[in-house]
Amino acid sequence: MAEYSALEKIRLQKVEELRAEGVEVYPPRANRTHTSLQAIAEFEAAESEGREVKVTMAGRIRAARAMGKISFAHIEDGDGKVQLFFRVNDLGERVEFFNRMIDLGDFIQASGFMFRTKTGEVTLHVQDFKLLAKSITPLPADKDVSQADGTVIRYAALEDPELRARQRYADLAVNPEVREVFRKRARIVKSLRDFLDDHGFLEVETPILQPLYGGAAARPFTTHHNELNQDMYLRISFELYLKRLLVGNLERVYEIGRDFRNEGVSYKHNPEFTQLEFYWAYADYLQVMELTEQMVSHVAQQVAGSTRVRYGDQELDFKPPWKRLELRQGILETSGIDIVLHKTSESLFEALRSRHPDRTPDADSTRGKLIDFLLSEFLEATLIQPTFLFNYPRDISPLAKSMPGDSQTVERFEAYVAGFELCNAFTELNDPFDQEQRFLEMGRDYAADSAEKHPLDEDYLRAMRYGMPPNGGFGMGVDRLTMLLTNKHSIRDVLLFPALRKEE
RNA sequence: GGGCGCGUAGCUCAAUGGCAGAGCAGCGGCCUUUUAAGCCGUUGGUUGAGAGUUCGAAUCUCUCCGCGCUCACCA
Repeated sequence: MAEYSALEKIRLQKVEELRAEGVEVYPPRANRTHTSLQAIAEFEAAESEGREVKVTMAGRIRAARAMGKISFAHIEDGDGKVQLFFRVNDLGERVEFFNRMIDLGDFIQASGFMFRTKTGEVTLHVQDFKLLAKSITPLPADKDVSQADGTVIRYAALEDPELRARQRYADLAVNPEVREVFRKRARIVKSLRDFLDDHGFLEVETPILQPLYGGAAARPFTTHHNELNQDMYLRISFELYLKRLLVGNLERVYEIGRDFRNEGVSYKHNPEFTQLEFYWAYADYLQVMELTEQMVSHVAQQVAGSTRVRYGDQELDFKPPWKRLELRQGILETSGIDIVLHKTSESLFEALRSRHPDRTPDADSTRGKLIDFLLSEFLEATLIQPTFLFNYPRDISPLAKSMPGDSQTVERFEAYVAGFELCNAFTELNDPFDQEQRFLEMGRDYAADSAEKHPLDEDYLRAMRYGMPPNGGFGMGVDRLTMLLTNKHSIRDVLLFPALRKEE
């Protein structure tokens, strides 16, 4: 049972008094006629004609100023804030009732006519009001005041990141800009859907709960189905199911949904995150590259109104074409090491150790892992403007197709923006013999570490043996795209309820 | 998981070994166009939890809990 604070006890007392007076504390219905925005707009249109605008509005009390025989308050609704004006002349003892019984955070409904105060603020002259819902726990912010010119001055705000994330409802209630982030996030997702729908892609849903996991390099969450008496996994990617659909002659498919990875948490990682993947039959990674820059710039244009967006102290420009940089070239420029001169892991490791003795990876890394190390250690942070890195080592890309004439390199790209990976795509491997070989190599390379050991998906190979068209595939972290377009530097700021330790 | 840092009133923060404070919110007054309204008065604390050092601990030490940053992990 909740223990009430002193402030809450005062409000509980008010609830009792209200009930004793016959006031419904949580009535079932409101009957609002106007939002704050509608009321203000209608008044401004009618003002010159001297026409009266009568409205009923509803919202949450965000400020109150009692001045004896009159009172002012601001209520906030989904559209914004509006000032209320109460006067004893009109309301008699109801003004005293308002001052005594209505607290910050309460929801009320107020009816009356719109007017403009001496200081110019469009205000509701209240002729009647009623409580819609009592707030017991005070909202964790004190002052947040709209000026007549529309600017908002904040004198204190809910800032504690833990509280904000744990009690997102309170964060949303007192920090309007947080609501705006999530409105933007919804527009981003809608914009991605619109774009893909317009390009002939079919939105599908594939299993989240899977008997086997695959399609990415990650440890899964494990659960158990009682009736089937078998372990199940939460998916770590959509890839293997979506590509089965290409076997089924669905030529362009995409899914937007949740992935789960049982790994560390950081400013760019949450254990569950929203992924967009699409697969496009008869396309290759270069076509996917073009579609990617079109799609992301389209979303930026739709959501931010421009392909240019502010990110911290940078300005990012998503306008196509994005810079294209071969992975080999990028690594050479930033680390001084040319990976094509080092065909074996031993040779590459030696090159790294002699040139950068202070930044040495594990000695038993594969060549691909060393290249990945070079990328993340030297190159990644330099990639601020949207950049496609392309042509990746085969052994860290087990689902991508090798380049003609270079069996150690695959047709793969990743886009980097603001120093982190935004998306990952390749010409998909559709050769069942090569795929089986890759799975077996993977088993060999990673069997030593049981945590990273991946199961062999026989059904996926069976699907592929029916014949899979050549295709290009794509995956992007929607949370990360949202970070870029909302100028947030932590994934937690774009997740309504980020993963947190259980509260004791 | 490692390293570093933080945790004080509802919120934002002071107090660095010597009486736990301020602003706002709250509560009681005055106040008929305010905009952080103003003025007068006032309540509110297991200083994250526990142990230790000390005459004396918010402050120093240790353990635990939570969060943040960072590193590692992330075919």
